[in-house]
Amino acid sequence: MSISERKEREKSEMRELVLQTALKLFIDKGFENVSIRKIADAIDYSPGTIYLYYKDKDEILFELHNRGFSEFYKFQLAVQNIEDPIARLDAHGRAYIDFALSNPEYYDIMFIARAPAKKIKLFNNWELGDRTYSLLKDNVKSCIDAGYYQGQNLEAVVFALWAFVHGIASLIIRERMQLVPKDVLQQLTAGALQFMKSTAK
Amino acid sequence: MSISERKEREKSEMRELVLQTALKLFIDKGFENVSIRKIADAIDYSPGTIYLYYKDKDEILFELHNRGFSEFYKFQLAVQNIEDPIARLDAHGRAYIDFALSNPEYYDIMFIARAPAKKIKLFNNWELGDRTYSLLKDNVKSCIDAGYYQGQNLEAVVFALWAFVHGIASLIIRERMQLVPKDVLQQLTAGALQFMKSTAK
Amino acid sequence: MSISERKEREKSEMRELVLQTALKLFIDKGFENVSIRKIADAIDYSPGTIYLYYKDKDEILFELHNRGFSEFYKFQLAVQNIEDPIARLDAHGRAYIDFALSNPEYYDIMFIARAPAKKIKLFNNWELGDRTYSLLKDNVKSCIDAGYYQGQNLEAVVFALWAFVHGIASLIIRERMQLVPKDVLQQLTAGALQFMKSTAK
Amino acid sequence: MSISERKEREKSEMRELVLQTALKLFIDKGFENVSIRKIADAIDYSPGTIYLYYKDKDEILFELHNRGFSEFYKFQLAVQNIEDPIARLDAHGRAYIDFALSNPEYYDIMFIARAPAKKIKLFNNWELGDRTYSLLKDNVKSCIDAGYYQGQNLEAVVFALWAFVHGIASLIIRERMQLVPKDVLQQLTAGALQFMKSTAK
DNA sequence: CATGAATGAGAGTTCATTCAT
DNA sequence: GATGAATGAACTCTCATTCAT
Repeated sequence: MSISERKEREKSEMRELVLQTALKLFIDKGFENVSIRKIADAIDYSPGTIYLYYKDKDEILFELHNRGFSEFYKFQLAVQNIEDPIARLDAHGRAYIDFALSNPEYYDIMFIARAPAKKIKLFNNWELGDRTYSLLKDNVKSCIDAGYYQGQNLEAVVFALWAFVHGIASLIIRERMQLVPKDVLQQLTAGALQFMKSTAK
Repeated sequence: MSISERKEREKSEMRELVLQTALKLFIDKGFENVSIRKIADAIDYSPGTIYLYYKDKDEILFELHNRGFSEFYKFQLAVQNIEDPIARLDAHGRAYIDFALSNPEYYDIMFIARAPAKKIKLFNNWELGDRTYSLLKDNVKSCIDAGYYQGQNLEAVVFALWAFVHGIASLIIRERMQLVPKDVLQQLTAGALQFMKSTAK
Repeated sequence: MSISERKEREKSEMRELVLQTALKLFIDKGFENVSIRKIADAIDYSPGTIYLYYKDKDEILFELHNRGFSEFYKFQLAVQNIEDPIARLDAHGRAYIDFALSNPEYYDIMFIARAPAKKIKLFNNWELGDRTYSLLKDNVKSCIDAGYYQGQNLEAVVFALWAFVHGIASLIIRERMQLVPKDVLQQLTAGALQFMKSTAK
Repeated sequence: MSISERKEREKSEMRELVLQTALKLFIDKGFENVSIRKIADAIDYSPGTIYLYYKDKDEILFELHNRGFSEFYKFQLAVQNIEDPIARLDAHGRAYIDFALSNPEYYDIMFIARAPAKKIKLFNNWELGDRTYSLLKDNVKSCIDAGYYQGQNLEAVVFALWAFVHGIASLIIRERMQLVPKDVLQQLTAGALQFMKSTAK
């Protein structure tokens, strides 16, 4: 028993290693930089070995994608225990950007990179994205129930807020704010979030 | 003189031809579909010829990027003659998204794709982006001067609004709204823009 | 004794299992589809295990080849009890084609595929083929003894008849009669056999 | 003009070189031995270069296949001027086997190897095979018209004769007559042909 | 000015086989 | 006896780029 358990563990450790290596390559030079060969090289294995752990490249990308959503969800949950709806929604937005900027490679795969895996897979598992979307919707709803966002359409507000945080995250990750010094950028982001918060009422 | 002028013109016509062809390939099947060979094939020239007009692939991408900004700027100017600052700002936002969705390949290169050209070039020419940014800033400033966005920081609002429209555009272009039917998506976008407009005061 | 006997039996059962699995893969998707890995997968063993029972891939192919001849021989024997030599020879020909078309994978390995195993083995075991050849020769001889094929050389007739049925079988198996509808092909084959029978005298 | 002509010639010479090299590899170790890499290696070019002359591997195989039929047809025509129908048919059979044995690689691709190119192509061009088939049919018909093969069905005889010569050719090419000394084999073949000729009446 | 032949590197993937455990 | 991890070589094919002509 213990032997097979160890094997299992080793197997999943290897999968993890492949995954993390792919992620690292991704960070360095983006999507196109991730190749089976490079992953193999980076961990000193032969290309064929990768295929013992993943069916094909898509599967790696897809797992990365799922992993990202999973991490992301946990990250967002951490904020849900705040009582005041506005404070919670505000914290949610900050957490969103926080996650995106501390895990740019995940965020990129999840929300920016061109659909990596075959469509079918994407469709089947977009529920992962939905779960996240629902969280945001619930938070906005709580605000509306508490009297904020009066006269606004729920779906429209949710989409607007998502677009807003995604816009910030993706502009930064894809380096369109390069020329703005880091600290200024932080202030700018904080200011924008602050502004957004103020629009609740 | 006249001869060298003609030469110049021919040269720039050829550059243009290459550019438009690249764009067409881009639109048809996405970024990865653009290869020197395919461009050459499409215009019945040999691959080598491309290099007489462009130093390398990056340069083509970079010029496409500039061209995009140029078109974009013109597009945005069309809206600047609206008198009422709020109406103007609103129209500006709509125009932004309108441009992005009708020229997704330009928008992608400009604001989403990983920096195509070497950093140096980017630095030199990011003024193109600045010009656009200034336009938005002016419009927001007009609104503030007219008594809207009271108590808000100019830069923060500008960044927020930009992030907002960019968020919408990039979520759609990179197909993260795939599962939402087209007409519903249009309503959603309109609703979000409407909401954003309402936050001006 | 009994223990080693059991071991023997188990060993030969496993060899059998591997063989049948190879055959199945063969039938399903043709020659190129047979790989050690796929055989192993299909019977839930690891690739390494196969090598405990067969030295290499060639050996599997070679045994398949032998097995084919063995089956083939039995098949042909079934016809030998027909009294009339011409009727027997005719039935022999039909049986030949019948076997080939109902066991195309065997037939292919036996008579069409490029020598699978090292030549040495082939030499040693071509007696299997000889046994089959003798059967045919005996039948033709009986016909000659009975007054048919007058003035013909025995060996020449035997070779001609073999070539004839092999020609039919291999044209069909290797899909050179693809464009002929199945039922037409059957009539054609029957007609050709009929013609061949008529040449006995 | 002369320049472009020379280029043309060089291009077609290179195509020819690739083709002949493929053919050579084919002879040595059969179908599976033909790879783009090996062709390239053999003529001291890089693999990519092959693709300047042929779209893909299928195209090479397909051209080989066509070339074979073309040569084959010419070969068979050489025999058509014989007046006497029986003599002509007999010569036809000899020519068939002669071609097969002097061009085993062509014959293999044409009539033995598993369909190399995509089915569609095969279908479109099987007319090449038909042309050959018609030739044989005409010859048999002439014999029948001259009073031979009385009471026989034309199609059946044609198929039988084709199967017969193909059987001889393919047994030899795929080395099922290995153990028979060359000269004995030649006598055997001659004998079989002689027998076949004698069956015309 | 333009060609087009050629390359070398790299992509994803599959395979027969080995070997320490 | 069996495993399964790993390899190295092979596969087809595409690409940006160079350079003699």
